[in-house]
Amino acid sequence: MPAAAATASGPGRRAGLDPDEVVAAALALVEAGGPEALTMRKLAAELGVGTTTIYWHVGSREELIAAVVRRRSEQQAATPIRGATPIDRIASVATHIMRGALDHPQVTTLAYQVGALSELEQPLEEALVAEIAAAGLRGRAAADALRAILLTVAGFIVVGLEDPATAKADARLFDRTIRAVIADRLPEEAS
Amino acid sequence: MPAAAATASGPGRRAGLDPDEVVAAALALVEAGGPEALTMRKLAAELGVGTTTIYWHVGSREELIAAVVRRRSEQQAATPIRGATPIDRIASVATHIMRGALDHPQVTTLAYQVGALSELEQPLEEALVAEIAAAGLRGRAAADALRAILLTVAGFIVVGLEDPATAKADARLFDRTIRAVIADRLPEEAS
DNA sequence: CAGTCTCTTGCACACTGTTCCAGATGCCCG
DNA sequence: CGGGCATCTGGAACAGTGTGCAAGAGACTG
Repeated sequence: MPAAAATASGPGRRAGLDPDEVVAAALALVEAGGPEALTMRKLAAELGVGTTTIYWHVGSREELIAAVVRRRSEQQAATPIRGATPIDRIASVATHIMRGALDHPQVTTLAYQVGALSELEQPLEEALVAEIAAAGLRGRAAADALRAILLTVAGFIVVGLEDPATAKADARLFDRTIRAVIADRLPEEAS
Repeated sequence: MPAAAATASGPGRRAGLDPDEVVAAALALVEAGGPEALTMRKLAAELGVGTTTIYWHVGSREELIAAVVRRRSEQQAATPIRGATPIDRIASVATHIMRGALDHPQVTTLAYQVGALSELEQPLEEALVAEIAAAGLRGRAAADALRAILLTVAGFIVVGLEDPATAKADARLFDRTIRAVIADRLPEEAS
C-alpha cells in the first residue's frame, strides 16, 4: 500500500487489497464457522471493505470457493508415504487422503458442496496413481484400482464429515476395509 | 370454497389441504428440479395457496424435508434379495441400496444435505443387518461388517450423485469392490 | 495538466426462510 | 339459534443471501 490512505474510506480510496488476502480471509472464515459462514458481506466486513470490492477481486462466490479449495489443496503438502510393501504404501496414501479431509472438515464440506472434492485431493491422488503404478498395475487395471480406492475413501470421508466423533473410531475399520479393496486389485505376489 | 369436508379430522377444517398433499407436491418439486427447487414460495404457488399455510401444515423447511425423505423411503419398497450364498445376498442388498439412491438422485442429495441419508436407507439397511446375521456374524463383528459395507456403499453413492453419467459405468466396479469388502468380513466357509 | 486505468463504494434487485397479525371458516356447547 | 373457540389462511414484513449498476476517488501515463 503505497499511499498513506489516512483519509476516511470512500469510493476510490485504496484499501490495498489483493485476491490472496481475500482467499486467506475466506479460508479462515470457513474453518472457523463452516461453509455457511462464508458470506460475501461477512467476508467484506472482516476485511474492512465494501461488499462489491470482493466481487471485483474474485469474481463470484463460486470462483472464490474454487480458489479457497485450491489454496487448501496446496497447504495439504506432500506427506511422507510409509510402508515397504505396495499394499502398505497404497493404504498409507489412502489414509492420508482421508485424514487430510477430516482434519479440515469445514473446507472439505465446502469443496464437496460445489463438486470440487476431486480437486481438493488432487495432489494426493497423483501420489496414489504413482504407488499403484509402482505396484505393477497398468492401463485399465490401474484405472479401476484407483477409482475403487478413491470411491471407498470417499465413503469414509463423507460419513466422517457428518459425524466427526465416530470418525476417529472408524480408523481401524477404514484400515482393514481399504486393505481389502487394495488386495483385491493387486497382483498375486503382494500380501 | 364450500365445505364438502366429510372426513374432517377436526373442527374448522375448510379447504382441502393436508400435510400429505404438501409432502407429495414437495417431493414432485424436488424430483423435477433438485433440492434448490424446493422453495416454500414455489411450493405454495404450486398448491395455489399462501406461503404461510405451508408453514402451518409442516412447521418448517427442515421438517418438510424430513417428511419428504420418509415418504421416499417408504416408496423404496422391499425389493427381492437374490443369491444363494451369503456373499451374494449381502452384495444384492448393497446393490439395491446404491441403485435406489442413484435412481432418485435429487431426493438422495436432499437427504444428504440435511444429514438424513441414513433414514432414507433405513429399510434396506435393516435387510442388510438380517443378511449379515444370516451369514453367521454376531455382535462386534456384525456391527463392523455392517458399517464397513455401508461406508463403502456411501462412497459410490456420493460420487455417483455428482456424476450420474459415469455412475452407470461404475456398476461393475461396485460389484467387485463390495464383494471384496464383504468377503473380508465373512467367516471362512463362504466363498 | 488532461486522460485513462484501477480499484472502491452505496444502492438496489430478486431471491430465500420465517414470523406476526388480522382475518376467515366451521364445529361444539349453552 | 348464537356465542365461543379451535382450526386454518394469507398479506406484509424482517433479516438474510448473491449479485449488478453506475458513480466516484486515486494513481499512473502522456
